[in-house]
Amino acid sequence: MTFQLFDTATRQIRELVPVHPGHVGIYHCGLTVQGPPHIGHIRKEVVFDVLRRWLERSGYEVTIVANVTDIDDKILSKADEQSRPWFAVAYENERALHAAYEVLGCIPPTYEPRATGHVPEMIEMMQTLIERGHAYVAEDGSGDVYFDVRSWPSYGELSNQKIDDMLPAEDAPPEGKRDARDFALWKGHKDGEPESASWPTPWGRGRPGWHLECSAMAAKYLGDEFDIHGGGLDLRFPHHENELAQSRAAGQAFARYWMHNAMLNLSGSKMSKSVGNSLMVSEVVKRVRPIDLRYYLAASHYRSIVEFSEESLAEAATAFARIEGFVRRAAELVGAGELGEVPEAFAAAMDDDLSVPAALAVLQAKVSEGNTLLAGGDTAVLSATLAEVRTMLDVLGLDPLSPTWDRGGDDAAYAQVIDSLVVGLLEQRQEARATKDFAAADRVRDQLTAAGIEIEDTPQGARWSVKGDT
RNA sequence: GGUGGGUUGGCCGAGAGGCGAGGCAACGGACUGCAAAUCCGUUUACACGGGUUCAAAUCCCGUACCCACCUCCA
Repeated sequence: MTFQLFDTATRQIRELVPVHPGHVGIYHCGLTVQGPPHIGHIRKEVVFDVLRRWLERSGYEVTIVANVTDIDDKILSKADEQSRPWFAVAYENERALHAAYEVLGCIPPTYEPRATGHVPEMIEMMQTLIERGHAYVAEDGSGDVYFDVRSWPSYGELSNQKIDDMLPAEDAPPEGKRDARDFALWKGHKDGEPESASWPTPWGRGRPGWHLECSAMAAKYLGDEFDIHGGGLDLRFPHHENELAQSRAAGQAFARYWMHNAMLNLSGSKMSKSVGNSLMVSEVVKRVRPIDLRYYLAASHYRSIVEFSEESLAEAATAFARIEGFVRRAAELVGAGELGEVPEAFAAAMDDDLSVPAALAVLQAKVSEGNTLLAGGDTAVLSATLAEVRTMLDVLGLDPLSPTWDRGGDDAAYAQVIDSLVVGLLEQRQEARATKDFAAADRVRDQLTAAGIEIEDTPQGARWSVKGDT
């Protein structure tokens, strides 16, 4: 079984043939840390986290690089508004990003390089591009360095566009550009910008352009040729097109496959800070369990637009509750056990361009089987079923028994206290039921229900859980 | 103007020429003291108009609407 993925560059499903057998190198564009991450940003993290987990389970060693763009126009203007250093804004939001990874159970990237830490690599790359005649220093004395798109015949190959069909950028005056579509590799220092936001180059002080940093860092950590370059679909053009042009023009083979996740929409348009329809991860996890949010984000195919709604999020939580309910009940009965193998149909679905919806159908069917076994089947078979279900969930980063989801601290302590109280009440209820005093039994149940506790009668006796928390 | 993608049952969401994906909700049944949970069953959908084919949700042509990108964006 080999992994197939949809390659945006060729617009077809292709078998993954890594540069180095047994190893997969992935670069995906992280965040420009001008604000905390919203759930659209984290959708991308979940998508690549699932990719990573699946490739690792398939036996590959995976190196993941996700950059942090810690300098750009918006970071500078936000810092200016708040009268803080630009790096204070950048670090604060980088920490918010890490908190979001953690709360949603995303394994951190192998390397997470910051743009400002790779200026020498960028200068070297610009020198190469200038020598080869693909880049030039602006003639207006601004200190900008531009890529010459007319010098690179295949420019537009990734987004399937012809240079002459593109609308030239309207926002900025042509300044020192030879062609309006030329893009900045490096931005010369401007009056009014803090001195700390500029670095010396042979062409004067300035700061990194967005596109160049990714090319430089991908090559540094993954080599001149690597396997998968990913990111949100909105980055295909211009960002990824430009990266591709630069790196190839500098003589590198660059990425073999391009993988783009679709956007998460809210009220019909892409969730983004500029539209003002962002739901921050930190806010959403206050009212939704993180594992439910992850299920919601992971359950759709990564190339499908997700139209966010509270209703579908709630529905996802209900669907996941059935899965989680099985795992917990089974684990109470036969023990958590070890992870094992994944059913073949599940593997086939995942190998088919990460078809999570089809994989989930396999998982749901296993849960049904498991629930039937729970009602009085062979415990050895039940253990095996539980192992399969948990292994599938682990691939999706959704194993409820994983320590990832332990909230620890006070919660754990309170849980013990509550457990002893509830168990005491359940014993009273059981005594009442034994003497057929159902009115008394129901009073206990109503009391617990009113307190937000759900009771489930199983062949092994009553078990309880906090409502909405399984 | 250019480049991609989409429109599937009450809802969410897969599929990409012939077998009713799956989930949620609803209803019926089993189980239960009654419930809940669970299991079983029921509900035949593919924007519209043409065409190709023995056979179309799936391929082709046209129409409408939606999204993304061409400007900072995951």
